[in-house]
This record gives sequence, structure tokens and C-alpha cells, in this order.
Amino acid sequence: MRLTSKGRYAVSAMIDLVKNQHQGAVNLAAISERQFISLSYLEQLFRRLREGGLVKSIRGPGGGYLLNRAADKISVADVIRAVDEQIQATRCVNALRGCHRGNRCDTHELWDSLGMHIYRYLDVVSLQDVAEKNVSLAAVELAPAENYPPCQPIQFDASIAAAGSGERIAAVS
Amino acid sequence: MRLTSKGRYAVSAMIDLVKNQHQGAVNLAAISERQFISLSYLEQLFRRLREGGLVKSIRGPGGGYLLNRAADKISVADVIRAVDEQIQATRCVNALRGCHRGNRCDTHELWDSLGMHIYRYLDVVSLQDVAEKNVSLAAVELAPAENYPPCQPIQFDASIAAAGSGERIAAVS
DNA sequence: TATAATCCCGACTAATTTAGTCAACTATTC
DNA sequence: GAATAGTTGACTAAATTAGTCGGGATTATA
Repeated sequence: MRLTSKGRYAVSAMIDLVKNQHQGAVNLAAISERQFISLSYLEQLFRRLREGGLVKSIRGPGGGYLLNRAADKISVADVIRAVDEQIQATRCVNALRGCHRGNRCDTHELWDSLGMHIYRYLDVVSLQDVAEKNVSLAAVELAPAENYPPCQPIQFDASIAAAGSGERIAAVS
Repeated sequence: MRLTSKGRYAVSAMIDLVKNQHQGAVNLAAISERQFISLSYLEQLFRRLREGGLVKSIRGPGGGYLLNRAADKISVADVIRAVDEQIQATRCVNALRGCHRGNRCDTHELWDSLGMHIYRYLDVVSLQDVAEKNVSLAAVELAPAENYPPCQPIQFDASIAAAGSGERIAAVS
């Protein structure tokens, strides 16, 4: 998962959907107008959202998109993961591979931990929360710290050359 | 603050400094070798670190860099802020400015909150922690949630066009 | 069955950013 | 004064992101 403006566009669009789908399928032209996102770009985003199973489409006149699950069952992380395709990190993935010539780099744990930290936040906040402006740190702090499910990959930016020899490092666990 | 590989390089270099400065100033050539970061690039990074008051330099033979404060008094956030210069976010900064034509966008709080979340993490972890691999989620969760100091700007990536009309939005508070 | 609305898809381009290099200069030690 | 090491600004290359364009497929409705 990466945090880019593409992800933000997608979240905005999905929130628009949450707020407008009660009257049936919402077409992209409408979202485009309300959210000031170009239609072509929305098409690109919704292709991914559909492939990711987050929305379903209805074609033809009167068609559009609907959420595929309830708004409180879709997390912000889900949306971002759907649109920002996962570039498989090539190194530094399994503890001892990559980093500095076979040695786990000193900062590996830091980025790992940060990634998990961000993930835990975005995975807890649902579209419903955002739509209701029910987003606060408190919500996250209440989430159980232990027995938290498998740490998911987070990638902060696109070009993540390791601090070393052009190899790739990412905050990926 | 932005999360890019430049910041990661800087953190790696600083950790190298933490581990090697006990014998006096550490020169960039040495860091370059150990961390596999090009000398020229290190020069660029350390200029900023020096300007940010995180390191001090000693010129001439035997010279190099030293931390300007104790390792447990420098946070990872300090380092990242020093090297990734702040691009002043033009809109969406003061609650009601920017976003969608004067209206605070629906996702504004989300990014605000996420930014603060990340900041709180990176601000708590010191270079000492990282050097000692003393980095865990627990460490953060122990930090006091309330009365936490002013929320600092976080910017996730470089090109953050708002989901709207090319205006700029950032997770900036 | 024609038409229009709407999603679907691939290829392409433009803009921005990041990463990194180069060359020359200044200060300090021996 | 020669070598070491930091200082600085300008420049380049690569990668990524954001966004466009043109055409195609599907379906409702008249």
C-alpha cells in the first residue's frame, strides 16, 4: 500500500458513493462533478475498485456504481490498496534477504514498525467513519493492540532504493 | 514532513553516526562505505542535517560530523523533517480554506488524523531507540495520548493535487 | 432495432519529483 | 603548502504519477 494522491482521490470518490448510493447506482459523471475529479481518471480508479471487489457496476443508461459491501465493512486501507497497485518489493522482505548485502539493515525494524502502525490505523477506519466524520485517534487507540491480524505490506513511496547499492527496501513485512 | 527514501537514507546515515561517533568525528566517506550511499548524496543530506541543527561539522583532516544532541534527544521525525524540505501546502491548511471551493472536504479529517498518527509515532522514536533496535509498537502505545503537543504537518507525497480542480490538499493541520 | 447512456480498456503524454552527479570553493591540520 | 574534508550551487537522469484520448462493449428505452 502506498500513500499517494491517487489513493486520496479514490477515498473521496468512495465517500461520495457512500453518501449518494441510497437512490441507486451512482454514475461517474455525477461523482466527477461533485468531487472535481476528471471522468477519465475516475474510470481508471473505478476499474481497480471493481477488480478489488469494493464496488459493483451496472451498465447501460441509469447505470453506475454501488458499494459491494456495507460502508462500515470497507476500510480506508482497502480502498488505497485497491487503487495503488502493489509493487512487489524485491528485497528486504524476509528479514534477512536484501538490505545490506544479506544483513538486515539497522533501520529495517523502524520502517516495518511504522508501516504496521499506519496500516493499523487505516485498516480500522471505515468509509462509514469517514462519511460521518467519526475519525479520531481515539477510535484507533481503542482497537486491540495485541492479537492484531497479519501485518500488511505498506509502501510509502514509489521509488524506494535501499540506503545501499540501489537495492530496494520497503517498509514491508 | 514527507515519507520518501531521502528520509530513509538520512535516518540510516544518522544511525551510522550514532554507532560510530564514540571515537570522534565521523567523515562522510566512511558513512558512504558502510551505508552504501554515494558521497555526493550524503553531502547533500548532511547540509540539511547541519542546517537543521541535528549535527555539527568539523572541517579539515580528521574532521567529520558529530551529533549535536544526544541520540535519545533526536527523533526520527526530526531527521525526516530536516532533509525533506517542507513544501508549504497552499490550500486546505486552515480548516476552511481550500478543499472544495471553500468547503472542507469530506476526507480532510481523515488525512489530518492520519498525519497526526504518523507524526506521533515518528516523534516518539529516537535515534537511540532505532540503534538499539528498541522499536516496537508498544513503545508508542505507552506514550500519553492526551495532552500531546501541537500536531505537526505531515505530507505523504510530493504531488498532492486535491481531489478537486487542481487545488492542493495535504494532510496538514 | 436504433439510440443514447454508461461502463470498459489500452495506449499514450505531460508534469513533477526524486535521486544522484559534477565541479569548484573554503577551512583546517600537519 | 599539500592533503583532507566539509560547503555550495548547478545540473542531469530516471522514475513515477497524474491525467488524457479514442475507441469498444453493454444495456435500457423509445
